Amino acid sequence: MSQNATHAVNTGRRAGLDRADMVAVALHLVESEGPAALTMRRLAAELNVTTNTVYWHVGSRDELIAELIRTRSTQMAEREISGSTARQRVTSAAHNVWDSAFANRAVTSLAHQTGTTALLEHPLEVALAHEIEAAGLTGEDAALALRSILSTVGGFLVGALRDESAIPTHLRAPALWSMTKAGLDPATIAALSEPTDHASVFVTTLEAVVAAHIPA
Amino acid sequence: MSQNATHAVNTGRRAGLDRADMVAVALHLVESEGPAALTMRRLAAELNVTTNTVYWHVGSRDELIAELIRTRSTQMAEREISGSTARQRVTSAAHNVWDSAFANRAVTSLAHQTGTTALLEHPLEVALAHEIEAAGLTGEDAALALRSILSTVGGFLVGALRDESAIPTHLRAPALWSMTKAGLDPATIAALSEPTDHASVFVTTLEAVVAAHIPA
DNA sequence: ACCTGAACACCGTTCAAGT
DNA sequence: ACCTGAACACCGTTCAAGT
Repeated sequence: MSQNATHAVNTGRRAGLDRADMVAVALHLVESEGPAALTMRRLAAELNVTTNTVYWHVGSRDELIAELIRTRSTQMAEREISGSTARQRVTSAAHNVWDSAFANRAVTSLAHQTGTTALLEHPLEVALAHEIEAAGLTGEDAALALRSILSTVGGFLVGALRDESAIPTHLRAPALWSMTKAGLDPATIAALSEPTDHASVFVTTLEAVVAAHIPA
Repeated sequence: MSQNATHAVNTGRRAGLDRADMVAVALHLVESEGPAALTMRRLAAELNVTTNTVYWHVGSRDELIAELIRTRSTQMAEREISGSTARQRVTSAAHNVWDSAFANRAVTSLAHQTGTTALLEHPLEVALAHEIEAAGLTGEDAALALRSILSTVGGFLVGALRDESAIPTHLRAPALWSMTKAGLDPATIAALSEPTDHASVFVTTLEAVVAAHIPA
């Protein structure tokens, strides 16, 4: 956006933009207008260049997204882990994955869509792996615990980050349950007809999964 | 596909197709060539009609997909639940969700992409809810148990159904871990550098989650 | 009621050409 | 080395028109 003195001023046809500028603007686009706003044409327009200029610098849409995810990944890396017991610290590290996904909703959704979730969360997964080892697990045991916890986090993130407003009311879970006449207790139907508080169900579930893997 | 005697033969411009025919061909398209193959133009070509004919019958792509998911949903409904204890039967019902998702990979992926997962799995979720009630839970407790278990299943499905072949090798989890130099035990790195056996991690995790909710 | 032809407003990507 | 103009092969969707 800012065209300062350190940049070569627009001489002739040179735009004075590099790969990093494109990634930065792409990131801004995703965060301000959602993953769907990131098209090559839209990005080019935002940069005041032709689509092909974007291609020349970043190669393809997939490469652009990978670079964008890598950038955000390193920015997300630093989070503190609290707690004194092993279980508390593992739980805290797992919560960091959850929290940073929420703090970066749009980018996380983009990563889910493009299969780059592992890339985005890797630094936080490494931190979680460290706590799992500190709890006394290594090798296959540590891998099992890590994968079990990460899939649990991922499952709740899918539900919690989904844009429900994009789905017609009658196709959402509460509507489906309120129409269900299958001999279930009315109190159960009533509870399931309310929107889910993903965060609180997550906390309960994470506790059970951590306890199953990390010795007390 | 088969144009039999019960159908009105192609008189003039009438194609003799109805909404159900379109959904059936769309389903076949998704299962044989994947969710991405389901475009309105491709479907029209498959039916030997114009795109607009498809629109006239189904309304829009979203409506077509909702109808397709509903169709498969009722077909997926019938699965047996085994086990004698409450925990075994709840686990069995949860496994049915997992198994039928695998038996319908392409449709399940399409549902994930379009936010219609709840619609697709609803009959199997009802069956799971029944087992949870049979275990003695109702109301909020039953809802919590159901959501906790379903999110767990969902988390593993996202990982297990993802088409890894569409992701460059160097962006997949094993490659990321094999490049990680972060003071972790070499045995842990080695274990994480291998592809995940989602099914076995799932079984372990499900056991922990079920045990946390369903009394023994 | 059911279907077509033509168009609108988009996509990602590539090619030949300019400076 | 860096950038443009034009094009290819797609999308979902809509409109006016035909029978």
